[in-house]
Amino acid sequence: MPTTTRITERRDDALSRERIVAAAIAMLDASGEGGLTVRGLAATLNTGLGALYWHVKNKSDVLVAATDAVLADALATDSADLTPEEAIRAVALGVFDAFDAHPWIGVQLSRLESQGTTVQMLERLGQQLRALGVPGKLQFDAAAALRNYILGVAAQNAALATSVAPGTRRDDVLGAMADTWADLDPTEYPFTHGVADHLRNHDDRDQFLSGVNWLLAGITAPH
Amino acid sequence: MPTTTRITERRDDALSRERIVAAAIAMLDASGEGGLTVRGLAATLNTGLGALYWHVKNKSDVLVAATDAVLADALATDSADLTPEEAIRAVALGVFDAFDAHPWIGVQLSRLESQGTTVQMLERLGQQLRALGVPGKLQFDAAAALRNYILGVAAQNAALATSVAPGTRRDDVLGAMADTWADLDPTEYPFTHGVADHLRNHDDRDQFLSGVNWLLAGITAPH
DNA sequence: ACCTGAACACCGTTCAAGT
DNA sequence: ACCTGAACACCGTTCAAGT
Repeated sequence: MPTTTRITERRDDALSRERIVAAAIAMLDASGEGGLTVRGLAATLNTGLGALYWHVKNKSDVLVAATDAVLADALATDSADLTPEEAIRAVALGVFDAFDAHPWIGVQLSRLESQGTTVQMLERLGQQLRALGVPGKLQFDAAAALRNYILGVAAQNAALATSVAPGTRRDDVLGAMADTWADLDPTEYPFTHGVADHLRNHDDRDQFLSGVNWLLAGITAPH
Repeated sequence: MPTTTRITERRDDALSRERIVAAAIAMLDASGEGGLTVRGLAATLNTGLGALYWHVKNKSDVLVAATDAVLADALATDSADLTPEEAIRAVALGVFDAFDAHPWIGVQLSRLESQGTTVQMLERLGQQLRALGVPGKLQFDAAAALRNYILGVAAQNAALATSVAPGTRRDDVLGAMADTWADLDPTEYPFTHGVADHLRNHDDRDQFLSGVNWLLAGITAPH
């Protein structure tokens, strides 16, 4: 029963927690982890410093909310008509792509206070492992292994993007790293030296998926 | 042929890059990521701000050096008389334990500029995978999967330690989280709700090792 | 209830000046 | 060559004061 009072009406540009978080995500995407400052946020939103603190607890609060929003979005896919394996791969790739688009999440997840959205991920994975017939006692370990692998790879991958000047092409970064690997002493680093070319030509997404598949193979293998 | 000149003699307490990094590690261990400030470092070392910048490029330089030192230490184990599988597990557990002792590494590795020590880890893993007879084309993907899983889990694990007030007992953190999981709606979160007790009683190290073993099983399985 | 902006207590880094 | 400490340009957060 909505009553038409002035109080419930809102100007489109009224400051709100949602608008602050949305602006923060835009700033983080544009200029990375160090690009988000409270002052910059206030300037973008055409408001004062104190106004932000009325809607939001502190900067960390904004960061957690931004991370949750992006991750929740990545997990919001329908997996109704997929096999359990396909559904697990869909979750994994969803998170992987989200990290690719928002590299700043990586650092954030390594210090997440509210385990909020990662629980949703664990839930999705666990349900599919049940559907796969993984024995009860192993379900938790298996879901944790998958979740950790996914978050780990994604974070690792984001490190690459964050550690270089924003705007650097990913291929250039990998190319430079491959050069370094190729220059390593073949006696001391036979393996790394040997795979330098693979690094130059490999597909991150495919390599990521290989790990997921190996985990699934190990988990579902008779023991 | 050492000549006895005054120049090569050094007082034990002379400032040096090594002493700065060592002091930084001690501060990070004691009070976490936010506990390291350049001013605090100068105070601990009884010196001025500028003196530090003579030996060290900047704060990030110190952080990277500290991370490299700890990780190198964790990898400095002899694996001569181990099977390839055992050697891989040894590397994995070494890193896991290093993260446990120095939780601040987690955040650090998610933004590592110099891939320095992680290359050593990849090398160790890759050599063992060769010894296992993993086909050449898969060696790189397999080594990367193991490395990413290890770094990922360790980072994830460190997040737990970092996100709470330093000094909080790990069991208390897990207990509180288990309570949260148990309180989740069983209809919406059947899996997570159901494994709350497992979270309370599980062994992190064992669970970590399960993932390593599943990956190894998947990698070495005929395909 | 919501917003402003000055003020506070910190940062990392630089640099002229010392020895 | 190595060290000092004041100074600079930033931070995040608070808070009296406004509407």
